[in-house]
Amino acid sequence: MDAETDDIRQNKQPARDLDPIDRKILGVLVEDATISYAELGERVGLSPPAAHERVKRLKRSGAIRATSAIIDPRAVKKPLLAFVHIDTRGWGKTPELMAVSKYPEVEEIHTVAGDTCMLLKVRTEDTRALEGLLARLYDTPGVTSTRSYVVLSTYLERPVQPEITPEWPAPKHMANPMY
Amino acid sequence: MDAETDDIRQNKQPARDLDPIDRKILGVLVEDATISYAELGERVGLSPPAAHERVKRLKRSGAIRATSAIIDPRAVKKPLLAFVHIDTRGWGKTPELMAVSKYPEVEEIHTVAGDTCMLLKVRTEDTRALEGLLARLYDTPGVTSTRSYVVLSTYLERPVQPEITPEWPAPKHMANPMY
DNA sequence: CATTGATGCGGAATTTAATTCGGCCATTAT
DNA sequence: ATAATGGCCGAATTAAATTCCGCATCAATG
Repeated sequence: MDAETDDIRQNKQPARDLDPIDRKILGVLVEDATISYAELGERVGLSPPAAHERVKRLKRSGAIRATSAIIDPRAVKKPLLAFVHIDTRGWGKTPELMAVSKYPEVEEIHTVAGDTCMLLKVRTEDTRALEGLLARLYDTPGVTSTRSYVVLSTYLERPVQPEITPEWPAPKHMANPMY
Repeated sequence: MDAETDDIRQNKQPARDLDPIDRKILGVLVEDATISYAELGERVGLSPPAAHERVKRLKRSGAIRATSAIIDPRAVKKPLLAFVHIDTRGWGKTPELMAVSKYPEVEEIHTVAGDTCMLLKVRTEDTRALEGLLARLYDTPGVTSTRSYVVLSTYLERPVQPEITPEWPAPKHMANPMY
C-alpha cells in the first residue's frame, strides 16, 4: 500500500475502458464495500485474486474514488436537508470555495455551468442552524447573495451510481472538514 | 456476521447517544473506510478490538448505514449532473416512488416538506439522455409536471457528513437498481 | 457504605481474509 | 511463427478481523 496509494493520490488514469465485469464490480461495491474478495469474485465470476486485481486497478484509475462509510444524518443530529442557491459574482476561484467547503454543514458544492451561481447541499440540526449557516454564507467573500433555499425531507437516498467511461474536467477530492 | 447482519437489516436502534470517540470514528470512516481497526484505533485512541467493538455498535445502531465505494461518474460515462423538480399532485405513495427510484440515472429522491413536489438528483451521459429521462419521468403515473431542472458541473463533492444524534422519520435504504 | 451487575477496555489467541507468487492460457505485436 | 503482454487461477504467505478472557470503572441496589 505504498506505490499503490501514491498512484491513487496522483489520480493516475491509464484511461482504460471499463468492461462488463468492471461495471458489475462497481455495482456490487457501491452496494456494499465490506464484502471479501472471495464473495466479490463469486458474484462477478472471478477468483479472489482476480477480483482483487480488478479492484486495485479501478482504484488506481480513479474509477473508485474512495470507500466511505455512509452515515445516518439523524444519528449525528443533522436531519434537516436543504439546497442553497448562492450568487457568486466576483468569485475568486479556489480560496473562497475552500472556505465554504470547510463549513461542516455543507455536503456538496456544485457550480452551475454557464452561470454565476453555485448550488450547495447542506444539512443542519434545525432551522436555526440553517439560518446561521445562510448568514455565514452571505458574509463569505465572493458571495453576493444567497438567493433561495428549499428545505426538504429526505425520502430515499443512495450513493453515487455507476454505468460506463470518462472524458471531463478533473474532480478534486477534498479533505474532510469535519474533524 | 449472522445475528449481526440481521440486527443491521432490522435497523435496531438502541438509541444510544454518540460520544466524542464515536464522532471521531465516523469522521475517519467517512474519509476512508478501508483502514484497519489497528489504524482506526490508533487515530481515535483505542485498541484494535475496542475500535472494532465501537464500529460494530455504530453499524448495529444504524449510525453507519452502509459502507460504499464512491464512484467517479466520469469513469462510468455519466458526467452530466442535474436537479429535477417534479410536481407530484395525486402521488400514490411508494409504488410510483419505487418506479422512479429504479431509473439508473436517479441518484437521490427528496420529498419537499409541506409541498407537492419532489427534487431528484440525476446523472446522465449527455443532454440527450437527460431529455429522455425527463420524458420518462413525465410519463410516470403521479407526476403531473416536470417543472424545472438545472444542469450543473460538479466542482467539489464529499460523502454524507456526521456531527451528532436522532429523532426523525425512518429512512429506507434501497436496492441498487443499477444491476 | 459495601456489593453486584453491566459496560467498555486491552492483550493474547485464533480464525479468516488480503496479498503475493508462480505458472498457464489467450490475445496482440514483431 | 514467435515473442511479449495481460489477465486469470491455485497455492502459499502475510496481515487483519474476530473471539476470548480478565480487569477496571461506574451505577444501581441492598
